[in-house]
This record gives sequence, C-alpha cells and structure tokens, in this order.
Amino acid sequence: MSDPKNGVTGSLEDYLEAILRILGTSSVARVRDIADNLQVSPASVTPAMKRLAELDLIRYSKRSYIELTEKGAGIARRTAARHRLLSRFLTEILGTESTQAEEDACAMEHHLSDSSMERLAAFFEFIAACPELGRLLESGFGSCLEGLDQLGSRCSKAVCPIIDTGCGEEQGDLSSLAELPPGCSGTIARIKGGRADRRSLIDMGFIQGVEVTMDRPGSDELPCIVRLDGYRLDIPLSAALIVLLRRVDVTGGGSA
Amino acid sequence: MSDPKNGVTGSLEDYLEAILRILGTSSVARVRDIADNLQVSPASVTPAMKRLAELDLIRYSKRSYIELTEKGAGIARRTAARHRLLSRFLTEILGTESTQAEEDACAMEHHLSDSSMERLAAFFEFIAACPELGRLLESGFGSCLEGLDQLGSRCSKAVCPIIDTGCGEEQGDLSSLAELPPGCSGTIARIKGGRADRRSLIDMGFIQGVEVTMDRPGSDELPCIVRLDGYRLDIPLSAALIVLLRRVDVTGGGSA
DNA sequence: TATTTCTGTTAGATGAATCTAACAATAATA
DNA sequence: TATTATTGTTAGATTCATCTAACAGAAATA
Repeated sequence: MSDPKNGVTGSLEDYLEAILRILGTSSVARVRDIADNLQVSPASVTPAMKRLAELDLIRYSKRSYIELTEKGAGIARRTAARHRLLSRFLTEILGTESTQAEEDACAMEHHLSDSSMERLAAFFEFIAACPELGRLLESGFGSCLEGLDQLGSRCSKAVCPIIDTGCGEEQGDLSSLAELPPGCSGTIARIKGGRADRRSLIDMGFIQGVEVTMDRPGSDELPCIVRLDGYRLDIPLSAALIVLLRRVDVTGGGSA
Repeated sequence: MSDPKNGVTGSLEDYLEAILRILGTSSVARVRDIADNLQVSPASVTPAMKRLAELDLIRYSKRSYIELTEKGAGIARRTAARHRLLSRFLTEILGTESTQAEEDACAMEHHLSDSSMERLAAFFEFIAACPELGRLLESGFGSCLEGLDQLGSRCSKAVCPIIDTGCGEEQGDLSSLAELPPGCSGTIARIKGGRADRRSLIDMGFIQGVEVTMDRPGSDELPCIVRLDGYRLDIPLSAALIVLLRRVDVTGGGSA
C-alpha cells in the first residue's frame, strides 16, 4: 500500500547511507559507528540491521561486522547521490548556508523521484557546460543572494533585479499590488523590500508567477483583501506596496 | 528534542494544507472532505483534528465544521507556498512530469527550510526578471530535457550540451574516464549516452562536479575500479567511456 | 585468571500515524 | 414519524522508529 520502495523506508535508507559513509573511511562498519554517525542509540541500530538483513541489503548476523550487499550498496549510493545533488543545489545555486543545506538535503533525499533526480543532475551538467549561464547565475543571482544574508540590507542595485529597485529592465511594465483596481488581476513579478517583509509575503504564497486578484483595495487603516489561488487574504497596504505585478486582464479602470 | 516545528509534524501540516485547499472552494471544511482530500480514512482525521485543536491551529469541537485559526492558516499557507515552489521548480525548471512533480513536492514540502524557501522564491524572481537567463534555460536546457523524455533518444545536438556529443564548446578539454591513467583524478563534466546508461551512472554518484580517481583502468573483460568520494566502485569499461572528465592533478602520464 | 570496560542485544515503553469494525448522531427520505 | 443513508467518533490493533534500562559477550587490563 503505502510501501514506497519495496519496504525500504527513509530511515532504512539513512542506515544504508551511513554504512556506506563509514566504509569510505574505516575498513569495517560496527553498530557503534552507525549509532554515532546517525546520532541514534545503539539499541535502535540492532533492529534496523535485522530488517536490512531480511531485505538482503546487508550481510549481518548477531555481533558481526556489517557489510553491504550489492543491492544495499546500490541503494546507499543512490541515496548519497540524491543527498549530494540536493545539497549542492541548495548551496551552489540557491546559496543556502551549508549547515542548513545539509539538514534540508538529509530530509528531502528520501523523497526525490528518480526522474527528478535525473533532471537535477542534467541541470548541473547544463550549467557547467554553458559558461554564459554560469556567469549569469553567479554574478547576477549569486551577488543578489549575498544581499539576502545581511538581514534587511540591499544588494548592489546594478546587478540584482530582486531586492529594492534593482536593474529591472522591464521596471516600467510593473505596478504595485496596492495600485491594482478592484476586480483586476496581475501576476506577481517580484517582491521588493527588506528580508522580513519579503519573507512574510512569500510565506503567504506571494511568489513570482502566481496570479493575484484585488477584491478590495486598502487604505492606511484598512487592509487590502486579495485572492491568491482562490484563497482570500488580508494584507496591510504597506505589504501590498512592495508586491510588483505584471498586469493581466485589464478589465476595470487604468491606474498609473 | 526531535520536535521540528513546535509539535507540528509533517502529517499535521498536510491536514492544515488540505483544510486551506478545501476552504478555497467550499465554504466549510468537514471531516469527510479532509479524508477524501488526503486519501485517508475518516477515522484518521478525527484524532488529527484533536491534536490541531490542542495546538490552537484550528477551531474544532466534536462534530463541528472545521476552521483555521490565524496561526493555523499561516502554517497552511506557508506549506502550500513551499509546495507550489517545489512543484514549479520541478516542472518549470527541471521539466519533471507534473504528476511526479506533485508527488515529489508533496513529500519534500515539509523539509524545505525557511531560508532555502526564501532563496528558491528569489530564484524564480531572478529568472523572470532576467530575460537572458529565461531564454537560455528554455531553449537550452528545456529542449535538451525533451530529449530525456523520449527514452534513449537524443535531443537536438545544436542546442543540448548534455546528451551525446552536444554543442559542448569546451568539448576539447574533456576526456573520457576510461582514458584516465591510474592514480589520476578528474572532475566529472557530464555523462554522455542514452538515458538508461546515464541514470545508472548518476545513481552510483557520477554527478557533474564530483571528483573521480582511477584505481585500475579496465579492459573489455575487466571492469575499471575508481574512487568516488572515497568509495571504491567497479564499473564496466563501457560505462567509463561515457563519463566525460575535466582532468585535474595530472601527475601520471598523459593520454590523448 | 579476575576484573573492568566497551560493545551489542534484548525487553519493554512511548509516540506518531495509520487502519478496520463497530457504534452514535445527524440528515434525508419515505 | 419511522426508516434509511450519511457522517463522525470511538475502540482496538498495527507498523515504524525511537528510547531507556538491564543484561550478555568480548577485549583490555590488572
């Protein structure tokens, strides 16, 4: 039923991955090493080894050293590869801090499908093979992200189209959500402003590409009411001001 | 201890998200709707509602309609935003098939940290704001990925640097892993060949940017032994032939 | 050899998330 | 109103993953 991978749960994948990691440096893997490696009590390791042995993924008998079977090593390597791929995407492309990236990757590695994994690997190859793209990401997005790290600070406007005014070649096309007349819709192009403001809007679902409709424009005292993905949301005018939209479906009046 | 988000587990996030989703179309959320929405038995919903109510994330009493509190709606929206972000990354950037992307996103949404999420949102804004990048991804990576879908087929060589010969402007710099002399290392640049071959190499950890060292070159009958991340691996010569490397640390002899 | 220490195992408990089957409350229909 | 769905709840079981505490086996040391 909810048996994802023939009985191999995320936790078991972690054990396999740990065994592979240990065998990379030590010549043998013992229960103790695995427990330390996964920050788990040795008492938790034994039953996991039993299950892995039943599934023919390790060779194990009471008190013996632990070895991976071919099948187990395959799963271990695949899991490790997923982990590395995700962690590299987070650090190298998105610029997530490495401790955090490890943690995210550790949790997500069990849920990335084969086909997405294959594509993510291709993505890295593509970036590496395409110097133009690499340059764009590094000089453009990369230096913009540095700005994200210094809380609330703004990054080099010349380079970063995201925070604050930015280079935005199509700045002219964009208007603030606050200016959207009632009944009209727009697609979110980007969120201006400091980190905290951005984050709280993103948390509410204000993400590039998503359509917003204005239900009731706000004032200084009255929050705007908008629809996002069909959900009604109240946001203060100050928040609406920093959401930049590309207008679609201009049925109502036209504003500046 | 291992309490990630103040008692709100991944499963509870799913329930909150489902409630938000239901309230987007229906005017009320009932146990039945939630059960249907999450493909879960109604008997599983009741205890979940109790826990959510205890945590002050929904308003609920026996047999009542279910409403989100402000706090609960916040978590629900954040989870939905993560979901959308991941699912869009998978479909729009990586080109994963949408059913699969949904599934992956559903599982990963509980594990993406705030900071990675923030950066992923910025990534979308950056791509949208940078027409050059958008074009590159779409015409280059995008059309290359189409090739991935037709099993084993090759995509337009003019445009795709990944599969087969590709445009590879720096083709000259690259040499096959099979040609790497013993003791020498290289960094993986890309994997040539059909989909199945690529996938099995990726599964073993052959991913762009990773360093490989040759332990023992192979022959038609004898597999190569290489080291990847410190792990020893045997691969058939035919597989080594399609791994393209950028050489580093040329201590040994020089090959063509 | 006897003792101590380290390592691994077992037993038993806990908590999360689910299920089925039986029951209760409500709503719809005859 | 009486009967029949439909909907929600409870009880009880299961599975997974973990823990602590107690014990057993092996190795190191006295």
